[in-house]
Amino acid sequence: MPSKSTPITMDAVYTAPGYLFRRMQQIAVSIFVEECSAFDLTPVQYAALVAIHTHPGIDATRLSAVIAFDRSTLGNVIERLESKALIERKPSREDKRVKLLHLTKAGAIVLRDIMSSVERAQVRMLQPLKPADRKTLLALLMQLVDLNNEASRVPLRAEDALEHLGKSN
Amino acid sequence: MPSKSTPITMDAVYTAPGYLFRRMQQIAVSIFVEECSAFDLTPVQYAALVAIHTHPGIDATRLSAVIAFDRSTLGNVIERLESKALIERKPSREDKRVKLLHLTKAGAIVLRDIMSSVERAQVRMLQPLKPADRKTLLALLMQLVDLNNEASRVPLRAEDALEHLGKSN
DNA sequence: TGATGATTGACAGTATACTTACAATATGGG
DNA sequence: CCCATATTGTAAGTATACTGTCAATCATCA
Repeated sequence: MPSKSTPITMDAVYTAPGYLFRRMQQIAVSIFVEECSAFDLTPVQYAALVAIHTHPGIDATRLSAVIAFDRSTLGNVIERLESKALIERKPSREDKRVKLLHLTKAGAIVLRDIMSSVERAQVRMLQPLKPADRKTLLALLMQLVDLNNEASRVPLRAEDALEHLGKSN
Repeated sequence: MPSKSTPITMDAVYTAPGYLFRRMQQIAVSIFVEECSAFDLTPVQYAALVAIHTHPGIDATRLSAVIAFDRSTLGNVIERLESKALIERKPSREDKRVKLLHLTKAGAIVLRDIMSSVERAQVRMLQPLKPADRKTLLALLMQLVDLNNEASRVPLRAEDALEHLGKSN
């Protein structure tokens, strides 16, 4: 008769989805930083640049919803991007609390130039798998992230980005 | 004739594997912490406890290889586990540089009791997928993490854990 | 209008996750 | 045996990633 409780071994860790997601995140960041070393941008800083490019004049709170990134941490990210002169922060006339975010010329150039490196990094992450498996994994991941959106502390709110347009138009 | 470069949109972020791995890591940690809130343990602290349980008397450097965790960061993790009296750190007699790690009684009890909560968390992470898809995703993830092992800055070296046994035997 | 409650950015605190550097100690070759 | 080299734990520095809290400001409704 088998015992009721599983023995505690490293396999309990190695085969757990949580461990695998942590490992893949480590690996993904490592590959990204390596491929993009010439630009001195982290994955999050890159995502922020893309979002500000797509939604010029967005504020920090909405930006955090658009890239599913904590509002507090984002403050530091914005600071670093500003100190690198890739973005600008201007106070809003309509709402004295908010600071509007825009890419600088330098920011737009960096974003344009980094794209091919980012693409290379994304390809490398899945490279070891067979092409069909890459597609399967990506599809399942997109599905899972979407269905688990509310489970994270900072759910993605892509539509939030459009709100700042409605104000003045 | 279509333009050569892809336009920069948020979709370039949302469909990138790097972004999806980051999101899943956020979600996985969030679920883990929620399910295990009664134990006040983070995923990494849990993994460290399991490894020390499996390899009593392991040292910090080998532990970092076994859970694929940076040696420097691990110092802080060990400190926190020690201050919670879940592990002990004793100097080795054979090598004055090394500090050997052991679970305390309290650590062993916490580890035994947290297992069912951890299991529940792992199940919840994949819950939204159909059972067959869960299996597929897990299999592909294990494959990818294994094949990408060397791409991360701190590759997993599971076999390193056995070395400390060979010394005294 | 005027009080109430929500939003915004900022700050402090905790915990990963990495980098480089360093002193103490071990180890192996000449 | 001695010296170059490697290992170990630690520390400082940077960057996520979250938790709170707070003051300033805004928006709403009695």
